[in-house]
Amino acid sequence: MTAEPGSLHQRILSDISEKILSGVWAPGHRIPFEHELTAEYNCSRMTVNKALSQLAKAGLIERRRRSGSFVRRPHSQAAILEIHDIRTEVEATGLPYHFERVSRHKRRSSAEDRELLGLDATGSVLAVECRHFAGKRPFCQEKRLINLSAVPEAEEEEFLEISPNPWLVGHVPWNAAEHRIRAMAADEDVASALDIGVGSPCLVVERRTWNAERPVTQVRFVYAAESHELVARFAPSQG
Amino acid sequence: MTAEPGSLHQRILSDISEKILSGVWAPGHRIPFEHELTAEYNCSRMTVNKALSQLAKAGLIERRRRSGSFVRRPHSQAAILEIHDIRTEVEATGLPYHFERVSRHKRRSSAEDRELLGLDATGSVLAVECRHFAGKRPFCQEKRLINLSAVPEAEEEEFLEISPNPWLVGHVPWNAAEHRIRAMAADEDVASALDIGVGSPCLVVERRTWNAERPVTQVRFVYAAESHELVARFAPSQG
DNA sequence: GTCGAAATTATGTATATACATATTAGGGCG
DNA sequence: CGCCCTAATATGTATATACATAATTTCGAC
Repeated sequence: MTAEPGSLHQRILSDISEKILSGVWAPGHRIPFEHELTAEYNCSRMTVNKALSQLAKAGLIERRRRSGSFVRRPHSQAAILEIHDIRTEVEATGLPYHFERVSRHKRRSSAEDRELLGLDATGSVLAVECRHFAGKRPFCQEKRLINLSAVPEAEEEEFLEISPNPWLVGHVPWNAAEHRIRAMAADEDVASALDIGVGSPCLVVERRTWNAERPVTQVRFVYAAESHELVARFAPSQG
Repeated sequence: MTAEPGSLHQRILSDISEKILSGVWAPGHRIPFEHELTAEYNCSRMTVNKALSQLAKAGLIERRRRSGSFVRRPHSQAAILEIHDIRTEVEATGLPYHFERVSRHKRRSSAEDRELLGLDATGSVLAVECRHFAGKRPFCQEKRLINLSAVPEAEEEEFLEISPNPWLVGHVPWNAAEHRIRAMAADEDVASALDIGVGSPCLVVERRTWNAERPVTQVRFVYAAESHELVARFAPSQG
């Protein structure tokens, strides 16, 4: 990581991100010149430059020589790399990441659980719900089922210190996954989790993961429409 | 962007990325120390540091004080997204497919056109709008820009009998594409095209296509939320 | 007035330097 | 042998500085 937790450059970065994401500085707005920020934060131009360059790379601002730096329209560009690690995605914007484990229940699988996981026999599942934050703002709601017959160690994990995804990546190999991506209107549950209005458009990413034909986990991530965009690059496979 | 095209720091960055992504440096491998790279590239430590910090932020390497920088093992998944031809998608549902060409204009590229296409010089573009139907219901709105300096033949095509996508596939080779997927609320234009309410959630797929570094076409497909879902299989890879 | 050259300005990249901090290695001592 | 202190080392952050580059603006020649 380029910056340690309390570094000045990190502070500049998250201050500005915050202003942009909260709408204080709208798209098209010219943010202060480097030399003004240099004065405001009482630091060298290099430090300001590093922070602004990073914001430009993250797609939040656009820099024009001789003219200054401007807030970009939200959808015009975002992360270049396809990264499904939420922490990394959040930190790319310069805002601090944290998550909250909302709930965790062990239960015998219901019919709905089995359908979601793709299980055919009954068994124990662990249902975990989390919220992921970018700064103080909710970034993503996560609702997950873990198949305890495939991952019995999960029963010992509270998911308070580490969120389910990194824990699973470290504990269970997997060899296949399927994603379903769609848009939906926020229902009350999602709206309150993400702090948006009921009916607001959301991007939903559902993932099912298998290890040697055995379902491991099923998870649904819901993002507010403005906050997220998926990017995929590829070359033609045939042709 | 922190780096201009041919900058040294950019070169270091891509050299190292290349070695990691190609597997020359496997996960766990210690990459040369900053002072070694300083010697190799004949530059200052700051320049090397900037490149390595960026790689760390992108998740390709992990840096440990006193020990050095190490290639990380894959921790995220890159998409292998298969986005099919719309006709095929519609016909898979059993409904008859047809499309309607709504408009077609040739014009000199505006600043917005150039941004969408990723063009840096002015030139002529063709803007085409279509609607695709599943049975009698609108399935998808398509708004497309074609770079006429890359595909001059498109000027002769009206796109009344054949829709732009299959025409382009048959006329222009392409070697790279980028997709952006997000959710949005229907504005008036989309709402009337898809026959849904303003504010309804929609799934947006934007695609840009290149042929030998030259932008060929940019297209935005908008689907009503209920009508469409993307399915992707993901294989583990270096993120 | 219009065109084009020159000055101005903000960003882009790179250098040398300094000190801070985390982690490991090694040495002295009980 | 284990423990603590110290030294060594690689990275982390910040500064001042320099020159390059792109985009405007200014201004003089015509």
